[in-house]
Amino acid sequence: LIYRAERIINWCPRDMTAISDIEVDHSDDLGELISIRYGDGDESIIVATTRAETMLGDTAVAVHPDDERYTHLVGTEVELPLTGRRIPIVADAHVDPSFGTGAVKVTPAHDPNDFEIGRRHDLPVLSVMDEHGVITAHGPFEGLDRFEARPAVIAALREDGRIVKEVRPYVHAVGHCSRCSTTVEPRLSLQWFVNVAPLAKAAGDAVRDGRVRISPPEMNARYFGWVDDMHDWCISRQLWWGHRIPVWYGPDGEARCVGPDETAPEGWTQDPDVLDTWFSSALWPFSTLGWPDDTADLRDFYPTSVLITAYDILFFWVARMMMFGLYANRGKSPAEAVPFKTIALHGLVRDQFGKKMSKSKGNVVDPIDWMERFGTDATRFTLARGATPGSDEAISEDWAAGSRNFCNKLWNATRFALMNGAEATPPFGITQSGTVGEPRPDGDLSTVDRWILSRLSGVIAEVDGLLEQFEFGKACEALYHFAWDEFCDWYLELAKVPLASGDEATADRTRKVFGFVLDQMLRLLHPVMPFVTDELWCALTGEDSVMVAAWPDFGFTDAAAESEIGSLMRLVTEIRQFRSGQGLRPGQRVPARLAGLAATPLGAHEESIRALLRLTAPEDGFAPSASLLAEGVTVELDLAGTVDVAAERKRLERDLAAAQKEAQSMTAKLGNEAFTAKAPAEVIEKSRARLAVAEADITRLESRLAALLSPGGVTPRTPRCSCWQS
RNA sequence: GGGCGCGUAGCUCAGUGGGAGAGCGCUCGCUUCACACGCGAGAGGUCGCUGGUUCGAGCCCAGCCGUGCCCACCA
Repeated sequence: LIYRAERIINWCPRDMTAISDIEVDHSDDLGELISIRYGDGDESIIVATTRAETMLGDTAVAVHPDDERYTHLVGTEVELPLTGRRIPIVADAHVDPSFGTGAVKVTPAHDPNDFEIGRRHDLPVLSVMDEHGVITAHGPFEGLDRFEARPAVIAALREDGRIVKEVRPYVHAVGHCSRCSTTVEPRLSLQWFVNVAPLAKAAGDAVRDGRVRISPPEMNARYFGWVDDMHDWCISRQLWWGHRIPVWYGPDGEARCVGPDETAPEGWTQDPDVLDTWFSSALWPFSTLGWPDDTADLRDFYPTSVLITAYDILFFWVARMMMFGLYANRGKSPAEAVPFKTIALHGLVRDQFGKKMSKSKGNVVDPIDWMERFGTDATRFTLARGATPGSDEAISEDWAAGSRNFCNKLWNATRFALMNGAEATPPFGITQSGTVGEPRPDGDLSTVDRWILSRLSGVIAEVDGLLEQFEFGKACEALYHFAWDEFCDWYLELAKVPLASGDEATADRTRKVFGFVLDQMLRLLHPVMPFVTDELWCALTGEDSVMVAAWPDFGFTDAAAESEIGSLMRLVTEIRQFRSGQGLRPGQRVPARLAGLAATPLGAHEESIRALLRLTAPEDGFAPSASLLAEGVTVELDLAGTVDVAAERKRLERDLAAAQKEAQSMTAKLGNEAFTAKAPAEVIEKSRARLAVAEADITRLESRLAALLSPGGVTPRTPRCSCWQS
């Protein structure tokens, strides 16, 4: 599998080392394309080059075999300027006859394609540059750096006015060392290679036959594109750090690979090169577990379950771990020889310009900086929240600030819980592990309790499913929404009523439900914000660490409770919209009568509704100046005889327009015979239901608008500020 | 040149055939007894363009434009 060969490799003259193809960064650089006449008169041929100095090492000129312009010259020789050497003109299919003059100079020692042409035509390989990029060809150029030699060669060629035909600016791809940006120099070299064909085949098959799953599956194509067309891998590196190549050379130059349990023969010397860093990295899945010894760790933990990494490293690292893992563990069963069972690929974090962040480019966000400014959990949560399988994420400080605010929100919600004596012991009917136990009498838990427990159960199932698919961003979003909008904005406010009720049994039950839901929620959030959840959970429960707490496994669905609280939310929102439109201060108490409430499912929630809306009981002299119908409840408000009619009209007209648009859309749809004939029954039914809701809204809103104008409806009030009128 | 994506609100992005969404930003009102790193109410989008399939398209198909990444080549 390992062999040593002469190859043209990418060489970095600054680092003095070979670099692999994938470590070369190509950029379009401005250079000069120089056309040079080789030979004289009818026998001459013009070639073009951007690297004039390499002509010192030319050993042929090549043309395409079918190129009739040059058929008569193939097999003849021309004189190479400056050197006086005579070089042959050969025919090779690699040459593109449409580029330039269709004739190309051949420098086998300094260009990979030319090296191949040289092999095919048995050309001499003439190296004219050393490992420092300094010209070694005898003559006036010897000792010049490659970049000094280029103009020097051109100047020398110009001394004979017939040789240089043209010099023009030319933008072309130039390889640079990915570490130091030095222009790469193709160089003839003797290096060690891995014959990857059998290894790559095995690595591809493991994914093809399903032993290893790649997530998301769209990345399969990327993986196969690599392993199915892999060229041999140059593993020699001329660096100080790294695993040394375990090859020793004898006095006659013979090479032997010496294993870990062997000793090199006396007098032999070890190859000074080290292995490519990815060779060493490819050993990671098993060398960390004690391989090649048959250790307990190796037996227990190989293969690992999931490898999580970014897709850009699929080739560098993942494919190589696959190749080496399968090879080193080839004695095991096929299913056990793979290094991991699932490869979960996430995207790259990008900078504000959409560019991939990298250490060498320096365009990175320093996580320490964010940790200091926004907090460690906020930094982690921001990254987790943006993680979509296989897709890149742009990060911004605004998101980090939002995550910090979320941490703070959790902190304050827990503070409220502790202030109110929330207990993390599960409420009646729920076992310690968090699973619902025996069915319990409805009377034990209020609708609000059952609603938040049902929602908790729902979010647990949702998060479980999303984590299973490595949808970290969506899992974070679900938790964020549950924690902030449902738990803090609605449940916490609703819990204030029973907590302050003075009824110890009611308050106690609420403390338990509150504590239980918060406990479970903190466990769910722990993977994505570990520190703050641990702090809060320990304060809440008195336990040592949430890290060893069981992952929530709580199943409880109560559709009736969810529907009932949904109705409550709509009612409260409707009245809030009215209050806001009327310019009432949030804290301002308004006497109100909730007519017909008792007849609706919301009858039990009067105290909560009044608390959420700052509505006081009607007293003597109660004179409603506005009445609103929502969720079957007529809310009559005493605004001291004043109502901002214009504001209310605007609000009602806005809602009416929306309802009319909805009704119109549904009517048109249901009137379309093609729709009713072909659409599924449930879609048609849904449209009918939407139409009914819209029509009811229209009736309600129209009567409200009419009432605005009638004497018995509302009384216009004087604008609070009349300056603008004058 | 080959391959894979992406184009949805001011910004960053969810949304794989049937009611256009989130966070931030913006507007208005509020220090309401967990939290102003907050609360409540709002404004804002012919879903890149053009065709096609379908009763119905942000979503499926074709072409085009823009944009990003990977691979190869650039004498």
